[in-house]
Amino acid sequence: MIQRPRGTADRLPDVAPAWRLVSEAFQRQCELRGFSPISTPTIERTELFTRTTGDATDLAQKEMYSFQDRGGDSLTLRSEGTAPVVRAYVQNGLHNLPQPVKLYYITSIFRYDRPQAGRYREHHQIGAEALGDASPAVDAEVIDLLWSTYRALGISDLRLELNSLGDPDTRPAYRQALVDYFTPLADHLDSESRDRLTINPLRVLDSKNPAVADLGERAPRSLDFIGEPARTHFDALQGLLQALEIPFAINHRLVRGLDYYNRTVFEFVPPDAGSQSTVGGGGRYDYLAELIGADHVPGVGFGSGIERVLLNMERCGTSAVDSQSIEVYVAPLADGAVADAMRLTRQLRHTGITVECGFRGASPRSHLRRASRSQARAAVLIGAREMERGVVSLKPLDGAAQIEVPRADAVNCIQAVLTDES
RNA sequence: GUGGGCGUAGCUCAAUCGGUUAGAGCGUCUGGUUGUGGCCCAGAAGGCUGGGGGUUCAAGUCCCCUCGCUCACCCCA
Repeated sequence: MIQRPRGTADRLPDVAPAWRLVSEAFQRQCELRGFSPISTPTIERTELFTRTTGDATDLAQKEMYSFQDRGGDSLTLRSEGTAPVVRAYVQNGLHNLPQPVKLYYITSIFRYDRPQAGRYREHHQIGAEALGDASPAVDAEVIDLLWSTYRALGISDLRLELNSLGDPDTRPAYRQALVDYFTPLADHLDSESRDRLTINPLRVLDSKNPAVADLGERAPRSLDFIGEPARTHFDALQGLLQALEIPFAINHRLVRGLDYYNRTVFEFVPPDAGSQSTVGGGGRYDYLAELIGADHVPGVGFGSGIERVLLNMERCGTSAVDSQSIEVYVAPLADGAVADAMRLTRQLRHTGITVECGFRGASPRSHLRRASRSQARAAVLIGAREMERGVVSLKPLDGAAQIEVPRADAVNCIQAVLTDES
């Protein structure tokens, strides 16, 4: 049998309430802050991702779903949320709107990787980007948005980790300092880290190999190399987070996996930090627009994996209830009654009642069993006896007595029964 | 890309040392009542034992390959 592609998931109805809870909570927090929804294509030109995330990143090197279309263009399934939004901002001239332009999205992300707990080839992210304003207050608002969303979902124990990578003019010096520090220690590094040392030295810092991580702790710190403007920015951000009473911790080893970040980077991680534990993260990317050939546009944003948010909700005991349920079940007792059953069903739905209609003439027993299982509060029976006399039988399913009502008054009577009970 | 564990009904699981027609619970459908639900009882449907090859008189069981799931590494959300 043809099965779903590896690392993808069918989302069945039983998980819909939890997903709805997440998306509605996030949308609510976005709207409270004046963020507007945006959606971009599932496919983008491959260069959009390679030029922004960085050639040396794992994402660009081995995780992209890329293909050639029939015209010969190389396209890639969205592997990351930020670059497409920046592209859309520039391409659609959103710099003509009052700045910053604040946008959010709920979308799927594709990365070719071995699936495991909390990691998929297609996963979903809630994300937000604020473009066109370099102020640290925007960083704070974006972090506040994500933090508030987690809180609204009952997740209150995530640790916010923070760091600053400075600006491009100070990056080479820091990079060189790391090379100078790690090179004599190369014997103590794993082969992966040795490779990174030449390609992308910053990445050595966030190795999870305990021995390497230990060396990383004593490595030169980004904050000692950043310039005065970045320092001022970072100090201001910390002050704002304190004013907003959002607890955070500085992590000198936090560098993030994508190359386009500058100044602020942050991650939310659970207290029992496993290996792929990051629930959400982001940062500032003031030079991303230039990487795709546009004018300078400062920006800051984040992405957070919905599947991981759900894992953390479960861990914190947040549960979602299914709000929609059938109120009335209409049961045709003979095939000749199906047409009128469907007509009554539509009349009821027209008044806003949630109705399920049995599709075949069958025994009352069979229909009522279905009605019970559907959680309906009342059943309406239409059989030969009812049709002869122009009535329907109305049976509350809580044990109250069954009554016959004129077909013409059926809708009103059913409404009355539903309101009496509630 | 690397390593471990696991694949039997829709779901959770049995099946002795390799030995008859692969079973049970839950779920589904039907009946127990010629027109009355939940509980109870009965019956039915539902399996290429993931797929292919091999060993054997005989394979769900042993061997090889393959696919899938899963956990971890790597990395990310």
